[in-house]
Amino acid sequence: MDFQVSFTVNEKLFLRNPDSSALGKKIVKYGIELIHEIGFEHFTFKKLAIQVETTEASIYRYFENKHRLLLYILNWYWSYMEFLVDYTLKNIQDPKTKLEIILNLLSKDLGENSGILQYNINALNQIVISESSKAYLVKEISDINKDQVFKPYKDLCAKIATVITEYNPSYKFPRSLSSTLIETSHSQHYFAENLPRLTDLGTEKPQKFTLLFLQNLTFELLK
Amino acid sequence: MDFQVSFTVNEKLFLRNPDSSALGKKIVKYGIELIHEIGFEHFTFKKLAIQVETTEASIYRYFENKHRLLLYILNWYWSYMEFLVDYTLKNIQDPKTKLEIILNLLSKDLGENSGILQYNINALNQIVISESSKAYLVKEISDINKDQVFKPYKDLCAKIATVITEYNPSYKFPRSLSSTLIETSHSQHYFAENLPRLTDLGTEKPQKFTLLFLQNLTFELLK
DNA sequence: CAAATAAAATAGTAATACTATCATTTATAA
DNA sequence: TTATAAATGATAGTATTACTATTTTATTTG
Repeated sequence: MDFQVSFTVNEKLFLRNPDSSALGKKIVKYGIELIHEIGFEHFTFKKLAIQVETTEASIYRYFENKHRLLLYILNWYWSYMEFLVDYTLKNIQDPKTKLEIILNLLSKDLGENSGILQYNINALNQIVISESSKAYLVKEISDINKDQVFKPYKDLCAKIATVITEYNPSYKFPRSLSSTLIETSHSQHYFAENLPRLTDLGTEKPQKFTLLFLQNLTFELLK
Repeated sequence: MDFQVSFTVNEKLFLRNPDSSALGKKIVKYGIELIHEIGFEHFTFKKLAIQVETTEASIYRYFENKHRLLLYILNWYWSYMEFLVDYTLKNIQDPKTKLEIILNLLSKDLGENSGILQYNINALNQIVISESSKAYLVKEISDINKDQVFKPYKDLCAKIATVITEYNPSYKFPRSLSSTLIETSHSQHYFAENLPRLTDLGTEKPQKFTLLFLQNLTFELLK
C-alpha cells in the first residue's frame, strides 16, 4: 500500500499557500533541507532562493519571514505526528501498549514511514529536535499564539494526555507530562548526541537511549 | 549578613574580562536587562550601546558577538545555581530534604536572594527560562563545547545527579533526570505562562504549578 | 609626569531582511 | 483562441545587523 498524506495548514502561516504550486512545494522541501544543513540562525531566504533556483522576492510572496516558514514546517510535522498516533493506535485497546507505541513514535526517527512523505523525513526530524523550541521561545509568542499556530502541537499534546489518563486515571498532570515527554524526547536526544555528560548515555545510540529513558520515566511515574 | 558572590567565568567567553572595568560590568548588567526586555532575537550590540551610553565598537572589545554574551550570562547563572545548591544543602543530611530544596531552587525565582547579586535577578531568571536553550541549540555546538563553556551546566547537572543517586541508588538515569528537571523547570514555567494548554495549570501561579509538577514527577519516579 | 591602556568617535563593509516596480511567462475562462 | 489575470523573474533599493579598522581623547598606573 502506497499513499500520500497531506494536511491543511493554518492559513495565517503563509501569504500564498505553498502547497498550491510547484515553486511553493520546492520552497518548503528545500527549506527543510537547508535549515537542517546550516541551522536556523544561518538560514536566509537569499540562500534558499539559490537552492530553489528562484529569487528572494518570490519566496517572500509565500512566507512573511523565515520564522513563519519554520512554523509552517513544524505545524506540518505536528499534524503528521497526530495522524501517526491515530493511525498506529487504531484497534489497540490496551493503554500500556498505546503508551509504548507513542513513546516509540516520539523517540524514533520516522525513517520507516518515509515512503508516504513528500519531505526529507530525516532532515525534518533533526529540525524538530534542534529548532522547534525557537518557534515558541520568542517575544511575539502571545501575538502569534492568537493565530492558532500552536493548535497542532496542543492537539497532539491533548491526544497523548488522553492516553496517559486512560492508563492511570488518577494521575494529576497528564498534559504537562505529555508536553514534557515531547520536549524531553528532543532535549535528551540532542544532549546524547552533543552534550552527553548531561545524560546517562552508555553504549546505546542516542535514539535508543532516549527511548529507554522515556519508557522508564513514564511507566515508573504512572505505576 | 550581607555579602557578594562572584565567579570566575571561562576566559574563552570574552575578549576582555567584563568584570575588570566599570564599562564591562555595565555591558553585562544592561545586557541582561535588554535581552529580557526585547528578547535575544531583537537584541543587538547597537541597541545595547545606546542603553549603556557607549559605542558598538566598545562592546565588541569585550564580547565577540551576542551569542558569547548570552553564554557568559548563562555561565554566570549556572555557577551561581551550583553555589546556591551547595550553600543551601550545607548541613542537610536527608536526601529527600535535599531533593526538595533543589526542586525549590530550580522552580523558584531567585528573588529572595537578590540582595547578594549585582544583576537584576528577575530579568536573569526570565532569560534562563526563555533564552537558555538558544545557547546550545546551534550548529556550532561541538566547536563551542570544546571551549568548555558548558562546564558549569554539566557541573550543576552532576551535582543534582549525585543527590538523586543518594536518594535512590538503584535509579539508572540520574544525569538525564537531572538535566530533564532543569529543562522541564524552564519549559513548564514558560508553557504555563504562554501556552497553558500544554500544561495542567489550574488556579496556581506558573511558578507554584511548576514546582508541584516537578515534585510529583521526581518523588513518584524515584519511589 | 610619562607611558600605557581603555574608551570614544568615526568610518566603512558585507550580509540580512525586507519592499517595490516592471517585464515576462503561464494558467484559465470567456 | 484570445484576453486577461495570476505567478514568477529580474532588478533595484533601503534600513538594519554584524561586524572591523583607525584615529583621537581620556584615564590609570608606575
